[in-house]
Amino acid sequence: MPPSSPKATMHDVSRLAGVSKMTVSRVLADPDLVSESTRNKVMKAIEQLSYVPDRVAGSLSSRRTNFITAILPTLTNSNFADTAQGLAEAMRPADYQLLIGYTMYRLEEEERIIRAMLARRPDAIVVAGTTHTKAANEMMLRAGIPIVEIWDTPEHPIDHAVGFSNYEVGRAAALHLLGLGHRRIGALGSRMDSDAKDLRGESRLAGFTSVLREAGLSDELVIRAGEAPVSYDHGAVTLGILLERAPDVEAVFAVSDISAVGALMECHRRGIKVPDDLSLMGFGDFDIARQCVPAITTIRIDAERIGRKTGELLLQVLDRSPDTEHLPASAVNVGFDLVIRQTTATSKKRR
Amino acid sequence: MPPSSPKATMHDVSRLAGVSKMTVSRVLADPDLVSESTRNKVMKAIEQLSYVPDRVAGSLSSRRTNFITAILPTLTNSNFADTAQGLAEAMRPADYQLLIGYTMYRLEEEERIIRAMLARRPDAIVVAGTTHTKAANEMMLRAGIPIVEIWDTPEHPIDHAVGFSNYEVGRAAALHLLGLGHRRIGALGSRMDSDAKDLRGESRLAGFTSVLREAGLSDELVIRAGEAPVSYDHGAVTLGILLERAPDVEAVFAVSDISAVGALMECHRRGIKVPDDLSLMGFGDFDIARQCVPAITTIRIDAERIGRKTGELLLQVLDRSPDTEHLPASAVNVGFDLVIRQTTATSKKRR
DNA sequence: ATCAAGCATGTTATCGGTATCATTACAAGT
DNA sequence: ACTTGTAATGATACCGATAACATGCTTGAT
Repeated sequence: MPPSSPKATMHDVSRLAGVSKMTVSRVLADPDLVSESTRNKVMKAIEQLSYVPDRVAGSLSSRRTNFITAILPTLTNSNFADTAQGLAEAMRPADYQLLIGYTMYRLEEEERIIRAMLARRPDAIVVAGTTHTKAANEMMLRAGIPIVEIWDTPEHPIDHAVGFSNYEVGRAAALHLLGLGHRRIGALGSRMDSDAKDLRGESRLAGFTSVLREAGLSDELVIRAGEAPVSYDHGAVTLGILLERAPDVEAVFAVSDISAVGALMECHRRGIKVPDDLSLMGFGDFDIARQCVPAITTIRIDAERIGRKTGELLLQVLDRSPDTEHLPASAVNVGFDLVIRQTTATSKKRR
Repeated sequence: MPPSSPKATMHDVSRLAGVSKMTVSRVLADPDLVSESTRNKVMKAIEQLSYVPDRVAGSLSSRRTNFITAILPTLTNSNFADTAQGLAEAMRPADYQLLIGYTMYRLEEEERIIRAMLARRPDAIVVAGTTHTKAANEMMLRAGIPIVEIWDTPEHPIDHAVGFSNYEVGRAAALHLLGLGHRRIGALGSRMDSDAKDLRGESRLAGFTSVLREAGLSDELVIRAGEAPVSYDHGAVTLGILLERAPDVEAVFAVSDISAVGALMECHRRGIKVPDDLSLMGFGDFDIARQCVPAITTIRIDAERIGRKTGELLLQVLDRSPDTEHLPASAVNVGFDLVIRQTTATSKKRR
């Protein structure tokens, strides 16, 4: 560890510059309030002492930390990483710093993180998902700061929301496969009885199932196995389960492109031709879905945009001076797109 | 925004429990110091008031924030995300919170981030890379906190280091391709004359080139084009440039699997057979490299382990009581592995 | 009975800033 | 000349915790 010289404080700067602490503070916070000559003196003193302001003290005094807490399922999912980067990008001009936490798809972990984060007194909380533990909900409500739930459209939003309907995504997927003439249709998701569950993935499955039912089809081929987060392996394994249950399955929707890719590889291994023998689609529009051979049909959501929109929303909400009215809770739906590529095709039976 | 009830302070808790602030503080920080009966009283008061301690105030008072700054090129690279997650995982038991910043491969941005982060008074800094601006170097030196440079092996470490030699990675790649009998050997990297440059990628190219030279080969097929971070497109485009320059190229090393995948797809499109017509290898062992058809030969580094090792190192360094000697600066080399898959094969000319 | 040691708790003094109000000086309006 | 306004700066009082030291009370060894 390098040697530590005692750090200069604002007081040191003010003495060297021959002004009061308050003037130094003004030079840093709002230079226009200070005359040019004083400002120059202060700047020189700051330079000389290599003064770095202490935002910890500043935050305590001003009751604003400029921290934004972002709670995501995991960082190692490019979609969530995109959202985080989009959010950080949008907030940076206003000098906000992200406090990122990840839950590993566990609600208890989310609660733990929220509790820990609140002690840091963030100016706002962004949280992926709309389902939280009771305690988590209460803590966020009580925090008295803007809350933004992202990556889904909550029925009962805590405050603001930016996302899309996972349920509708599932419906769109099912409608696409039905529209191709398939009747034996399955889906691949993760288990819901474990600690780590993908609630948004489950919403997609629910929407998917609803369409199947409406079409008079059964939902027995909707497979739920393995823990979130899903993996290539998950796709391969669950496809195996599905094929055992229904060797004649014609079309499959995986709750994530990652699973879809794994399923596709499993098809390669088993000599199942995609899309001739089996239509396959995923969700997320991950890079790999586009690069696969054949390229995978998927549903695209603009993850980075969710982050950016959230950031823009927060800037509006946070910029308000304390006396103006609170901005009403808002819900932004960023939508999604069905991207038809090469892994889904018209049912042979129909041709 | 939900209504804000004025938050309870430690003082409120102490009054309700009929003890002093200090006792409340002790219950939270070191419960064993307090008798069971008092502890219970305090806990009940905390519960009743939904008290959430203010770590901003605590940090100011104790001069410890329990923040660790982590500076990475980007979050949207699964390798760096893995490192961040490994680091966070290792530090969590000790209740450290990561402050993540990303530089987009720009040194000036790194400097800006370091300056901003130091104002948050982190207890340590973790930074990817060993090359920094002069000002950044000085700031880190002066900060008086542990610094860990990761993802490379610095010649002149600021303090600690955890990584591997990118130069040696490049050499290993070149030796592998040479060992297969190839003589017309190229490489794909990014430009070094732009703001955003991948210095570690450049080290790999340098190591790669050094082997070519030693073998009496020229380095004219080492292509540098496009800005960091590289993309699938980058691989496709730079391979095009390379093929134009040398249609007879036999083997290619891409500084990233991402580029390698892009190059592989370009080969598909051009009808170039891999590895029969061209041997191709990448770096990073990204999931996609394994899942590709054919699976890509690559060099694996355990990114998550770099994060974990860094975390463990920091825990050691930070746990020392102030009076013990500083732990000497250390350098951990986590090494790398050559993973031979299906995109590299013996030169036909040699067969 | 005496006293040192130790446990449980309290008191006081910061930590390094910012909010708020006060003050000074000077220019402009009447 | 007298108020009034405004620009520039200063003085004071916190913000909500913890460090460090002080105190009172047991307890057990001698």
